[in-house]
Amino acid sequence: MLAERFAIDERRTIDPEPMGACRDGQPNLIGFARSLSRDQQVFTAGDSADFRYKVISGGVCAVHSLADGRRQIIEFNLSSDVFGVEVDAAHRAAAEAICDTVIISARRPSLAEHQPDGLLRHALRELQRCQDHLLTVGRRTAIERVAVFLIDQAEQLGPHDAVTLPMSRQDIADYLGLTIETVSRALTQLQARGLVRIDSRQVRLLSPAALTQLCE
Amino acid sequence: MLAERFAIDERRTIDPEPMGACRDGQPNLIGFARSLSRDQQVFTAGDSADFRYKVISGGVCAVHSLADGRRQIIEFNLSSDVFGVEVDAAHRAAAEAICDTVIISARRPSLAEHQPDGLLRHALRELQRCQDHLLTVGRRTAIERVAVFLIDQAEQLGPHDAVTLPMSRQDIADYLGLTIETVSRALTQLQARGLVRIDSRQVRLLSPAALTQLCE
DNA sequence: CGCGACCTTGAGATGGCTCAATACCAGTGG
DNA sequence: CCACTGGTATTGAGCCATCTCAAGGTCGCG
Repeated sequence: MLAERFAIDERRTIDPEPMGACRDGQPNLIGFARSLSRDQQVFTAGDSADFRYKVISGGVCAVHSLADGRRQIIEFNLSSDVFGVEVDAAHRAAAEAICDTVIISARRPSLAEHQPDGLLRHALRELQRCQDHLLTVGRRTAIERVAVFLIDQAEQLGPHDAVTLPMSRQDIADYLGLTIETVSRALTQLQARGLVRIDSRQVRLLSPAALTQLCE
Repeated sequence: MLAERFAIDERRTIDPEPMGACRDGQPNLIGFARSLSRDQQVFTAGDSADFRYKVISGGVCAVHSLADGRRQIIEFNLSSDVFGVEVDAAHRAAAEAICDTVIISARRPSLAEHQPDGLLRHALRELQRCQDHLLTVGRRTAIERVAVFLIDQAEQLGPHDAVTLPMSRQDIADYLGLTIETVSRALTQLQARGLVRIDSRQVRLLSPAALTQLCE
């Protein structure tokens, strides 16, 4: 609670070092860099959506939560991902760093109004991911959820058969709609079956085919 | 299986009666009308996304499914909703009628390329709904899921305290990530608590406030 | 060395699932 | 008018995957 408040206030003190745009798939952004430590918030639900952001290093997650503290992580945004795009004037989810992270922020209209198609693609792709994730959370077992998660991460982050996960077990649990204990057990079980090798946050996929098959 | 094949072939025999566009919030569409009976498919995952659709009456749902038949309904599209918009060339979900339904279909480029902003808004709004739904499926209990569902439906369909649900219990279950039995039990329990009155598909919200509070 | 953050493991509790029976209702045919 | 049928919904009883609670392990850091 206190930590959150602090983070919100902190948001106003933006590191004034200007930074150029990057040249990768995602929309370009020119703005100010800001570094965050683990769990620090970029914004909360309800904050006005004047800015859009891009991850430079580390990662950020979008979180929806219920009054009693149950959390659902909607998506992870890793290096070069753009986040914080909204239809309305306010953010609907909180965004917080999953590890030490650097982002750049830009005032709303400076991004991609000159390439509206890019924004549309961005939104539709995010929609795709959300829909796929809905199937996972709604209909897959714990083991299956963890398996798809590992495959996704490996695809996105690594040389396809090895990843270093940037997020904690708790974050994985909140993303997959499970508890931290169930995630842990699923990981050990996947390892016991010889499908992966886990060393804390280092994951090696020993049998990507079998892993994929697990997810149908 | 056979029914599905039939539905797919059927798709080519489009009722040739031309139909004008509608004048409501959603993007306009001019195309051919087609009527569907319950469970009939408009398209399957993998079909080429040459057309976009709009619901005239009845309703349609988007379905993702696993190889073993587990189904997750991603969204319901009711009167005047547009569906079938894709980034890529192919549909990623199946679309099927939840009851007797009439839709109109239009070739891809004829919709809203002249109002790209409309399409973006449409996508972002769908994304919002999907994200909210993810929280529901990932973190709420069965009763809570059914409660939010009823509230949503009432908001969308009725004079806010009474609805006639257009979809079956099975569809509700597949939407909420539950079984049909659990949905049924949750409904009876909500009724036992005096929050709603259920008469098959007719639902009256007796205490919308308490119902809302249940969802935090 | 000791502390705190994070993760794993175990044992028991439980919400939701499975399987099975019954109820309900519309349509159909005798 | 009733019996039969098929689709849909409700209810019950037992089971199991996941959660909860609790203990212990690991690792980095002061």
